[in-house]
Amino acid sequence: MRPLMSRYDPSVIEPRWQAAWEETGAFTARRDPAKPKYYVLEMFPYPSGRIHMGHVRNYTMGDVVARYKAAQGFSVLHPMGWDAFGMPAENAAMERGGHPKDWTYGNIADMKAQMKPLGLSIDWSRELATCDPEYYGQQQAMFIDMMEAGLVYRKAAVVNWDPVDMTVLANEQVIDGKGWRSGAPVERRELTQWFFRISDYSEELLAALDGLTNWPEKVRLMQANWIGKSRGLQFAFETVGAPEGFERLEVYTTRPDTLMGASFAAISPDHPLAKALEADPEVAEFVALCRKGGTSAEEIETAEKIGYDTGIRVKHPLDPTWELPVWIANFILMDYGTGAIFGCPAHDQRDFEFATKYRLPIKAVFVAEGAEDAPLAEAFVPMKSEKVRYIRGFAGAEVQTGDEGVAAAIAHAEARGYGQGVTKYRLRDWGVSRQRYWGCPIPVVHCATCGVVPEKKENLPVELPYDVSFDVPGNPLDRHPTWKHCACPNCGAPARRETDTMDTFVDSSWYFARFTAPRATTPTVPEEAEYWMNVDQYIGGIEHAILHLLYSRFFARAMHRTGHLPAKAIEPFNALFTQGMVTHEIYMTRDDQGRPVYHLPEDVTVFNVADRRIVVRGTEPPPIDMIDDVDAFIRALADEGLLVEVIPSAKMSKSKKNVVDPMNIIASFGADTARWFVMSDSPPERDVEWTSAGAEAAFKHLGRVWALSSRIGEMPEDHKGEGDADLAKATARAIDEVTRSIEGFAFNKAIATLYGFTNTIARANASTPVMKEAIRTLAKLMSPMTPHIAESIWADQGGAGLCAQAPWPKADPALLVDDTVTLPIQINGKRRAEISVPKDMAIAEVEKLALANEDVVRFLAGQPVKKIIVVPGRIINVVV
RNA sequence: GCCCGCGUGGUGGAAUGGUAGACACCGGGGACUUAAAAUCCCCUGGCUGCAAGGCCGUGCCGGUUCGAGUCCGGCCGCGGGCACCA
Repeated sequence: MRPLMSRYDPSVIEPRWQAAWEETGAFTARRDPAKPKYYVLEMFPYPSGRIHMGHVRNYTMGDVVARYKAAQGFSVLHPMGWDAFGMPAENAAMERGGHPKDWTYGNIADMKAQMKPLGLSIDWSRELATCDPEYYGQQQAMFIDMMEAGLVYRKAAVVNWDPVDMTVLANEQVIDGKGWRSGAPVERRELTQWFFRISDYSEELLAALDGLTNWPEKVRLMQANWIGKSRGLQFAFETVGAPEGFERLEVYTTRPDTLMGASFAAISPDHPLAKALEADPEVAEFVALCRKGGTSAEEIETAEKIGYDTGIRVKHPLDPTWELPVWIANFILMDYGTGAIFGCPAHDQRDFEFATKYRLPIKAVFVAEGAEDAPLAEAFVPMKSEKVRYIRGFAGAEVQTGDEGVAAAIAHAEARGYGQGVTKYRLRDWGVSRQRYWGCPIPVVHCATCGVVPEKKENLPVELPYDVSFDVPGNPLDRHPTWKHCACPNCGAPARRETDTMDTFVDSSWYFARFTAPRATTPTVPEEAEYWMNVDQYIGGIEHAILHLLYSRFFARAMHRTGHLPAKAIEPFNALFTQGMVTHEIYMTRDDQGRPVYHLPEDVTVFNVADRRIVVRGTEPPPIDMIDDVDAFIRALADEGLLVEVIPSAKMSKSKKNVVDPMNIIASFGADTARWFVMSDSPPERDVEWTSAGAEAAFKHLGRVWALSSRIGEMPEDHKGEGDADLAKATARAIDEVTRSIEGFAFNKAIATLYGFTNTIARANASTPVMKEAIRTLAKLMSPMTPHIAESIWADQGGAGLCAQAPWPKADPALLVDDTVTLPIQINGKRRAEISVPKDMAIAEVEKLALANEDVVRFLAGQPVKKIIVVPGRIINVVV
């Protein structure tokens, strides 16, 4: 018996099909030697407790790929886990009490419960959380292996120090140079910290970017710039009047060709020479001033440029009688180059501003070709590939490019022996120490006799103690009464455990490898890693373009070196896709002190009056009849404090309250609607703006598909129509276009095609079997995006087995070719007419037809044709 | 400040250097209905014209090209990252 026509009710069908998939174990990943494997991974979430639309979009994209690849016959691995260590858990403990562990595992349970109804094809048996001792114990084992491989060391590095709370702050916790809780001005302070030697791999990480052809070009560019390879000159100034031991001052410059424009030398406030001079209270005061504020590059580089003339002078290497003053300047970074520079104000904007402020000379070294030496209003910084005329050059031709000038200057320095060409990288070693509780403990022990000793592997994991408190600032591990006291793994004497934990980027730098053997008692298992690695498709936010991805690339190399990954996995992500964000406009009012107050979308009402879009607080619009003066009406709303300011769309964030809860959408419309909407409209790499109208439209469309399927289900078996050939052709074309769109990550185009195909079926007059074939094909093509409704239609229309396990349809190539094409005819580049011609008509024939076209004749009005361009199958352009 | 993107109708967007605006949302008109909702059909970049049509139009200015949303240079605006947010 045929099912009666029923309403589309996702709340009935979605749980039913989810249960069916679970019963058959449809998504459990299995090593199957008979099939090619495909590993698709979305960046795992931080367990905040609530999923948001960005998650829905991210996981739906991965799910579309996973379901599509499974249908193409691949053995698919599609796992999910939790990036579960990090500050928010400690912040929650401080603000609301409770324990980070309980908070985190509670959030994981909540979030998993919210993800399940999305119907994702995830192998949940491989679930892991980075805060599981099972996970971080293996991370500690690798840390020890990396220590033994010489990839780990300790050195002093600066941190944000809150002098009131006596604690280290994250950059995020420094607001306008002040601690977020204490409000005290933050200082930069040095601390001994643990580092990974990522800079040993600078050249390799840079060179290997070329091989990542399935990564977005912009990500590779950002990483290349981050690694920052530069060729320059390193040389030493001879100093005059410097303290003992500072007879020479090493500087590094990428523009040695501008040496004759030098007007000062400058050193970082953290330079050893600056430290040596700190005995002078004036210098100490200046350096202390420089250390105010946080450690972030943004803060340092946007700070006002200040300098202090030390009175020390250096001799110019090309003219020993020429002396330059040595300044301490806050914009010189100790981490880059030698922490000392020479300033050439004419050709560097920062130096220019500095020289202007402190009245230092500004002398041009080169001018634009054809220009004369003249006072500068700003630094002249042409591209190095551009030719310029050197007026104070000392090496190479008078007219040459900047690149040539630099090379000539290096050659000059090397020939005369005053300096040498060196290659430097901007990439710094990776500081992994965090003075916090909720992270992976660094598995080392400090012993009075043996020094710093790794913990024995059989003592791993070094587990976090549960009995900690967050009522005072600082590291709870450090003030725990017993935890840090232990025996030295080497000599057995009483010793002290390291209380620093690891940066959470370490956790996320190898989880993709752990998914291949998530329960193993070693970090990885060779056969599993060999079969499943690499990740074939990695999907995540562009915000991770640099750090997470670069650290993961380094870690994969380190894991290979320590025997935890095969050589083929040193670039762990074969293809990367960076999805855009889900955005929403922001609704804001201000409190009596003028501070912004944000409102959730569900707490405001949007309406239109006389083409003006107005947003007010509350769930009801105010009475709007009889409004003569819209401006007066808006003023009145503002006076009552009802008017809400609309700030343009931005990434959904809790602090701005511009968030839409996916659970509300699923409750109202079902998961398929949410999935369909986030995949439609916007290209996946771009931001998508969430609108309630868009979600309703998606729901309506699924309802139409449902109704269409019901109608076809009721057609008599022997119904004959005239449109069989047309519908078969449309079906083939839909298969072809959807397949190519999914392969190219153009999900929005796949969906546009499916809209069109649905309309075509609805209007078709074809025989019953052809209609059924079309609607079954529609279901299968929709199934990666909307798997539940697809299963229902598949079952109703006689599809075999589960739609989720059915093979992807193939288009009959014969049905994809058209015999005739329509060619637009342009005259001087403007479209004026069109003709329809057989597909393979000879160009000469096409030209003849085009020139004979009556519209063309009319437009030409007898003018002679200079040229005619025929792009076969594309366009005709007549030039007069 | 530095690095990287993006900018197309009222809105989201489509367009291997080759017919700008596919597909959708909103809006308008109509059908059905006692009525409304739902559903279905049609129209919908701007200006102009009775119409056929014409002119303009992809943030702004300039360039390359038979032809530019697309390539190049300069600007403006918005967003991401900047090493302890994840």
